[in-house]
Amino acid sequence: MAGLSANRPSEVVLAARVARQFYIEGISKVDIADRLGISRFRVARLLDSARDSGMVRIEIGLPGGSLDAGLSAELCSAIGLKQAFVFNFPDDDEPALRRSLGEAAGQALMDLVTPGDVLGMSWSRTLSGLTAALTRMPPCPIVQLTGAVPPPDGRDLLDLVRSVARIGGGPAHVFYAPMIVDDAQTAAAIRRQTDVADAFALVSSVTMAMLAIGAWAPGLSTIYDACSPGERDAIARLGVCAEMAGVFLGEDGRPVETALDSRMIVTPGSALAKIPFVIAVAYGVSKSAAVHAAIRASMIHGLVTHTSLARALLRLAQT
Amino acid sequence: MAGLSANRPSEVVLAARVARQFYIEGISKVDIADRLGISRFRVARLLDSARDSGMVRIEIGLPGGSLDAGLSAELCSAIGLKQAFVFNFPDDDEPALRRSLGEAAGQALMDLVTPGDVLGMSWSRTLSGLTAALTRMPPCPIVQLTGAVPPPDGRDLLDLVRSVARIGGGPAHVFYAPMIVDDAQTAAAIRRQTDVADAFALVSSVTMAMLAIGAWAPGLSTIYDACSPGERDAIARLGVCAEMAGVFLGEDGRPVETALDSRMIVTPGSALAKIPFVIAVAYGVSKSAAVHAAIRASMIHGLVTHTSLARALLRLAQT
DNA sequence: GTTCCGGTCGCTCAAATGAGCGGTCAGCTC
DNA sequence: GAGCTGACCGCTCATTTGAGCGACCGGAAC
Repeated sequence: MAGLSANRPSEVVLAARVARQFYIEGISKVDIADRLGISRFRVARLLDSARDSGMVRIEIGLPGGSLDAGLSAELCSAIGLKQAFVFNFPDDDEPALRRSLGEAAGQALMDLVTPGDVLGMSWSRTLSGLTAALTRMPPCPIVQLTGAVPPPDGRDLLDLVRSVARIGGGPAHVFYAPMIVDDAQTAAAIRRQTDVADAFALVSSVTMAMLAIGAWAPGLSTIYDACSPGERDAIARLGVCAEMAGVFLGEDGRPVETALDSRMIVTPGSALAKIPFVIAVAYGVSKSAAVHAAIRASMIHGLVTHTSLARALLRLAQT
Repeated sequence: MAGLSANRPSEVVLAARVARQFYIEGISKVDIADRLGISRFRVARLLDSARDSGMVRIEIGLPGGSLDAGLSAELCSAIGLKQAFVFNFPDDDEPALRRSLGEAAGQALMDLVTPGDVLGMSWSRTLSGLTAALTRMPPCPIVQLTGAVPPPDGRDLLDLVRSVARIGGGPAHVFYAPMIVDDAQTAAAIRRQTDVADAFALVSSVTMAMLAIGAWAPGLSTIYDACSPGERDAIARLGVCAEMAGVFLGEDGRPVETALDSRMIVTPGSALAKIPFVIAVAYGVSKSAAVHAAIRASMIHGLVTHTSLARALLRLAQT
């Protein structure tokens, strides 16, 4: 424990003067020492004690716009994320939040993707708005990672993949198949279709994927909502807490095999886990456990989210 | 102007991560560069831009107690003060403020005085409470700088000088004389008295003085209140704006000679100006111009005051 | 295509800084 | 007074950091 111990007023004020000159006016310790007539070591020790005593408060703040860079950085530090983008969008208006986060995901994608990448994509209501702010893309190949689910507004995964590819000018590898079918045989037959097999063959070369994370609860996962009550329970009993591009994740974040797998047209969990850089979009505090699990298992490497989910993740990370 | 110009989200977040690790976690730039896989120069540039863009906010705060170290340091920087002690005492209760500032002045004195010093003292209502918190003093000689004015509560300058001397165990050089007499002949005769002459002879060896600053207005100066209306106006017409141990200061802070001088038993302004370290006590926004003048002219080197006067001084210094 | 230009990057070298050490001194015990 | 203790100070030396410079890269003008 350094001190400021004597608690002499002049000592305290001197520490404040040193801190002010060093941190705010940007003067070097040597110069401060010279102009105050003390040794540079004393300057350094005064600075130490000023920081230890909490006299100097340093905050990493929101610089502008809605990106909370400080919180993003904190999330990167606290959890093992390579990239985090936390936006301070309000929680109360869900459609607006979804739209904003979709655009934010587009920004993030533009920002992170490089000409050499091969991009994998999945669908979610949030991601369907991704192209709104996507103005520039390198001509990467874009690969559809899962079968499609019929969206309420008509903009489906194929539209998304083709839109992104059109912006960049790269090839779009799409196929026509549903995400879930009624029996395993049909699913197997579909997987053997040329365009489906071609797309899945490309998955191993995908370097970056953009997808959404769902929680295994009503309204928090497209697949959950599409399942029968019996299937929902069966999967929940396996300890599934998250769902990501049709892959189920357990409490520990690792992919879990389920009875549904054979009836789904999706990139297998094992293949998904090998993608070098997976960016996930998620919102809502109720998804915090799901997102946390995926991060812990290194299933995702980047995250686009909003303030309250980010804070919930930090709380989870503290324990 | 550095930038963060690209405004790419990942750039901004990266800057925030770097800032976080450097400022909050205290990691060296080299280490940050290593773990983020970038060059240390990039780290330095990101930090620069983070600071320039206002993303990193550094504040020098109140560490505890009532001493506002940050404001004190700011005052030192903004004006040419060697020492400033700003306390956040409330303005509304004047007697309490006076008592608190008196004790604060005692603290400051204890803090600044060294065994080799010779201490000069003047009187004010604030300073009469100085001994309340004065627990320790080196055995310095204490010299009375002015004649006495009769205080309402009976604790006069001689009491003050003797109290301070008693605490330290040093000699007290006091004399019995009023501050103002009716004619110049009497004043001259008093100045010739042995004990008065002895004390004034010591002034040139005084190394530190503690006194109060008054403004030339009703209720803001003991002397003003003791003058006749005619004298008040005559002195005001000379451009006097401050009064300090019976010495009148002009708008520029330099001592001003007045008709009253020959009738006063005080240390002359020229002698006062030669004291190496003068600590002044003052409170009240209405004294800001007076204090500012004294500081600008280097008539005082230390200041004990409260928040609102300090802020008023900073406003004056900005122009 | 070529050329230019603004911006970014990483290098070198000198200055600034931190870790750790022994010296000094005030206060305390005996 | 002698000796101890702990706090504080300023030194040396290794590391970190900043200033300035040329290289390089992508886009715009020709």
